[in-house]
Amino acid sequence: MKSGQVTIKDLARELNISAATVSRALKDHPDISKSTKKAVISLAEKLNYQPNSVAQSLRHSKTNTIGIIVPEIIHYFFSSVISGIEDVAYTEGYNVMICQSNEKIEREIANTKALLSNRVDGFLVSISKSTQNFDHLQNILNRNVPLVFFDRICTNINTHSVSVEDYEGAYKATSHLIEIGCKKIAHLSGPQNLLISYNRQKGYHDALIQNNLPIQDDWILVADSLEQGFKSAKKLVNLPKAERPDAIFAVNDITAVGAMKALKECGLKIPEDIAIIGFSDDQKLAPLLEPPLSSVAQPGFEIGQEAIKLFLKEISKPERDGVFEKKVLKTELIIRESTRKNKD
Amino acid sequence: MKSGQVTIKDLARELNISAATVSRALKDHPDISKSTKKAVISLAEKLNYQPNSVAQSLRHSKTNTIGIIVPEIIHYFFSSVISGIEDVAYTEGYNVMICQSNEKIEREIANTKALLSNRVDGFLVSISKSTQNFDHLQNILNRNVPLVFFDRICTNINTHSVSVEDYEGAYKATSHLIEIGCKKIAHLSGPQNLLISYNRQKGYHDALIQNNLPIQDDWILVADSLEQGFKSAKKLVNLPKAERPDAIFAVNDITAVGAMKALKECGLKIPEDIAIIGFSDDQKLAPLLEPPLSSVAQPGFEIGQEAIKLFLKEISKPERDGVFEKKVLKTELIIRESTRKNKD
DNA sequence: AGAATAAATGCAATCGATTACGAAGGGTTT
DNA sequence: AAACCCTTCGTAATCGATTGCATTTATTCT
Repeated sequence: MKSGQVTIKDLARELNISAATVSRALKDHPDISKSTKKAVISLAEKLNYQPNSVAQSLRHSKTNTIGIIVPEIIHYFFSSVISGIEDVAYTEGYNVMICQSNEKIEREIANTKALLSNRVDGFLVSISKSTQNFDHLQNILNRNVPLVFFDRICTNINTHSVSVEDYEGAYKATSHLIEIGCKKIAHLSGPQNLLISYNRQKGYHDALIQNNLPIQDDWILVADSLEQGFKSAKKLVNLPKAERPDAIFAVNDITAVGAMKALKECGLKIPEDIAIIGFSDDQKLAPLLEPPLSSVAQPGFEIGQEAIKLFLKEISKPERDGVFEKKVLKTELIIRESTRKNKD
Repeated sequence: MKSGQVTIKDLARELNISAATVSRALKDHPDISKSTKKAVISLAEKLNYQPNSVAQSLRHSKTNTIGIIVPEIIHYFFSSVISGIEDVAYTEGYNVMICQSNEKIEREIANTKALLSNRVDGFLVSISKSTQNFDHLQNILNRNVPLVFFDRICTNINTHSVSVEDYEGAYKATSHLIEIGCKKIAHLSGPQNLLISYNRQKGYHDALIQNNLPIQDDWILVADSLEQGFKSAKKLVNLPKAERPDAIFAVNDITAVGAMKALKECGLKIPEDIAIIGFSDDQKLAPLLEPPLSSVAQPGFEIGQEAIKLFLKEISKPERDGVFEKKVLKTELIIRESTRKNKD
């Protein structure tokens, strides 16, 4: 009691029985008599006894804690995923330790080390933009700790993953732009080392090819922030009239917002002059813009749920068998005013 | 090594020395010879030894983990706060366990229990809307565990807190509306049991009184979501012409957005017909709206930093002395188009 | 009654790291 | 040579909970 927290020993001393008996009484072990159980339980309640999870974790080599590493919580998408994870974790009796890499690999490495040290039972990770070396992640698996990637998965490492149909989503978005009559479609692409960027760009690319539309290198710009979206859109607008795109497919919503801002500033009308579509469908943003932004919805909450479910399934196996599941969730094209031309 | 994790015993066995010596060698204890230290450290590096924090926590009765309870991570404000906490936690060698109450007291109680069981070194809490009983929070203090409230603080419990000048912020916002010529100012208020709602409403109230403007009961509606903001604004618009407000001060940005949506739908111009201002200044929202929304900025990141700093200061005390600090941070009036009338 | 069985509880080791205390070995002092 | 010291390391207890095994006591059987 000195530290303010009641222990099993305190209960034992008070009742003049051994700690072992208290432990067994608390978990309703059949060896213990009813009267003893009653006494123990009532004293435990009286003193508001809370078992020390740290000791239990040590004893069982199981912490009931999951480590999460995300680039930044602040993004709607990642906090949705975290909510999804927490939702399942809560009902399954798990706690979560959340770390942010802030898009820096050094921080990601430090986070990995800290979580390993804390003996989390598993990792749910979305890698940072700057993660090009994967030793720290491989290290997790080498220690026999389950690892599930979500969204920004890492193909160099063979493990579970949950992602969305980035290629198909991008293909749908681009096709949609084509259907509403756009012929000169630009793409604001994400960090080139991320698979999601690659896939989205490929979906865009293939949709154009399939529709016999031109691929033009200066219509493909790397931009994945509001500021970069703004700058890139300015560049696009300043192209010679004939080369100016009539639509933009942005790798995510915030980049689309930056582009929209630039377009408006240039006096261009959305979608009449230039249509625009994003990716992710940030619920707290896309529908509230002027005009409301079309986007490809990613089920963030569900991604989180699936990720932790894969983890739970993995630890329920008698041993690591090296069989990994790669879940790919569907995206949904959300059409709003930013791609709704009058003629439709 | 069976579990995949190297322990101090593994190192000891390999080097034919005792675990105690390994432990001391790793922490550069003066009793250990240079040669032994070298051998231990090199083997530790070779086997990629990571100390088991669980064991260390048990030994030292200190987990180096902080428990955070927030209503919902998904809100920009709370994720900012969490980022601020994490920022300091990271440099100070702390990990964070984040729990969401989802605005439900039952969940908040369960979170408290789980974090106590995990023996977190301290709590940083922002209470839920439905928290009217505070036993679970008092219980934290009874166990001698430091507790810091932030934003949604709880006056029934005497402990550290970090909040912002809600009253002053609301007063400034309302005064600003008056300055731009509004005379019939409505208020969309938050949950009545939260202090922040009360203070914001009081700031609004006092600003009106001070300027000899009428307080009208049907101009004060409880609403703190997009949907409720929408509905409430509709009600305001449908008031008899003479009673229709010419400005709205909303308890937060998302409510303001709902109201804006309603106003636009009714064909009213912002700010010409009705000016509107929010609270919090959600960076990912307010500046991107049409028109950009004026708001009272709350420094979320800084709130987080201050909260954890109060915790760190508390645990650096030789013992709990019952002296508590109540930090109140400044807000800043951010004026954008939604309250910028032409005549100005 | 003596033996066998069942019921209830305690002992001691364990998880991994730490640390007070003690001990061995080499060297120095008087 | 006896007494002492310093360096270096090991022993054992500890943190709190758990659990295989042993022990005690009560009960039943033959």
